[in-house]
Parts: sequence; C-alpha cells; structure tokens
Amino acid sequence: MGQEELKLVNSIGDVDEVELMELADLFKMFGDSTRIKIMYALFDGEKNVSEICQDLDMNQSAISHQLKTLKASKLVKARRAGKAMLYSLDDDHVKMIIAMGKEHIEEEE
Amino acid sequence: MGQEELKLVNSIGDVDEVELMELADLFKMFGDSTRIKIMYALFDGEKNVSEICQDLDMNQSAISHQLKTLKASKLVKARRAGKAMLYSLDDDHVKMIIAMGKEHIEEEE
DNA sequence: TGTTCATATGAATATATTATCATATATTCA
DNA sequence: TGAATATATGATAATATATTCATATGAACA
Repeated sequence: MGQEELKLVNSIGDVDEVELMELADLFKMFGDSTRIKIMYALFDGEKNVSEICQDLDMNQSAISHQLKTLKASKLVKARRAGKAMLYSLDDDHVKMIIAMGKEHIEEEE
Repeated sequence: MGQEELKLVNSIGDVDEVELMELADLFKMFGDSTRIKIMYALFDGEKNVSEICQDLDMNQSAISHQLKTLKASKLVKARRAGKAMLYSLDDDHVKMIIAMGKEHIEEEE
C-alpha cells in the first residue's frame, strides 16, 4: 500500500450515523450502471450531452436526468459552450473510487 | 498520491460494458445505509448477527437479508461459532473504498 | 424576431429494492 | 429427544429509483 492509502485508511476513525448516510448517498451514484458509464465516458475529458448519449446509446432525457444527480453529488461539473453543455468529472476521487471497485472485482477467483 | 494509487488509476484503462455493470453492482452494496453501517460495524473485527442488530438498532431479519447480499458480493464472510454466526469483512478494499468516499465528502466546502 | 438546435424538466409509468412478518433451519444443552 | 437460542429465508407490502414522453428553456443565427 502507498503511504497516501495508509493515511486514508487510518483516517476513517470515527464516522457518525449522518456521515454514513452521506457515504451511502455518494456510493449510490456509483451504484447505477447508467451513471457509472457516464462517469467512465468522461474519463478522457469533457463531453457534451449528445456525445454522452451516443456513447451510451441512450435517450437524451435519461442522460440529462442522471447528469443532474451526478452534478448534485459534485461528481461532474458543467459549463456552457454555445448551445451545448460540456460535462466533465468534478472530483479527483472518481477515478480512484472506480479503480478500487475494479480491484475488488478482479481479485475474485 | 502513493505509488499504489497511481498504479490503480492508470490501470483503469479499458473497461467494457459488462465490467461497468459489475462495478455498479458492487457500489450498490455501499449505496445503502444499512449495508454501509454493517460494514462499518465490522471495521474492528468480527461480530455476530445479534451484535450487529444492536449496533444498528434494527431487526434481525433485515440484518440477515443484508448480510446475505454483502456475502454474495464477497464483502463480508461468515463462520459459525456454536449457535452464532460470526461475520467479518472479506475484502481489503472495503475500508479503502469507504475512505475514498469520506475524502470526497469532506472535500466539499 | 422567429426558427433551429441542444439541453433541461415535470409528470407518469415501470421497475427495483428494502423492511417486515411469519416461519424454517441449525446448534446447544438439559 | 425436546426445549431454547441464533440465524436464515420466503412472501408480501412499502418505498425508492430510473426511464420515458411531452414540453419548456436557452442559445445561435438567418
């Protein structure tokens, strides 16, 4: 384990009920395949809504609704560029959290 | 970032649709407050079902149902000790994943 | 200005998930 | 063996969540 990782693990310390609820709410964002696909689609950088729709082959309204929840959770951010809205990841930990999950899955025999 | 962390982030590379679905299923486990409380209750080591029920102040059936899903996801494991079943965390990444989420939450202003 | 393109949003439907209740199973011990 | 204790499980009810459809909003440009 890297030092930063050790620090993180040790920092879990005390977590109150409210914080555990907040954590659950956060992880809920990663717990939906549409949302996690959106985040993955943004790994390489910002994309507009239409591009995300194409990537996931899903209808625009569904994507917009999910982008809204992701934004509320501060996992993506948006900026306007003319008619389009450009979305990008808004958190350094998004990739880490997904990587952690991937490690877990790959560990299984 | 520690070296291990960098390695993890870089290892995300290509993830296919199936893998993203598996990831979503995994994070779903963390996305429920009952389940995340159970995992947190097991941070210090194994506990039997009754102890977990007391910790969370929830009825035994609900806890057993959730323990079952956590076990299916290989996040907890169980062993019998007489009449009791002792549950414990079954993954080194559980604490890391929760720590990552905690970092995200604490980062918000 | 008004038409077109891109995105957002509200309401309704469809679906998934969780907790509860009743009961079954497994273990211990008298 | 049979009573007591601990846990698991199936079915149901309660609730939450995601997607769709219709439409609204906002920007660009002729």
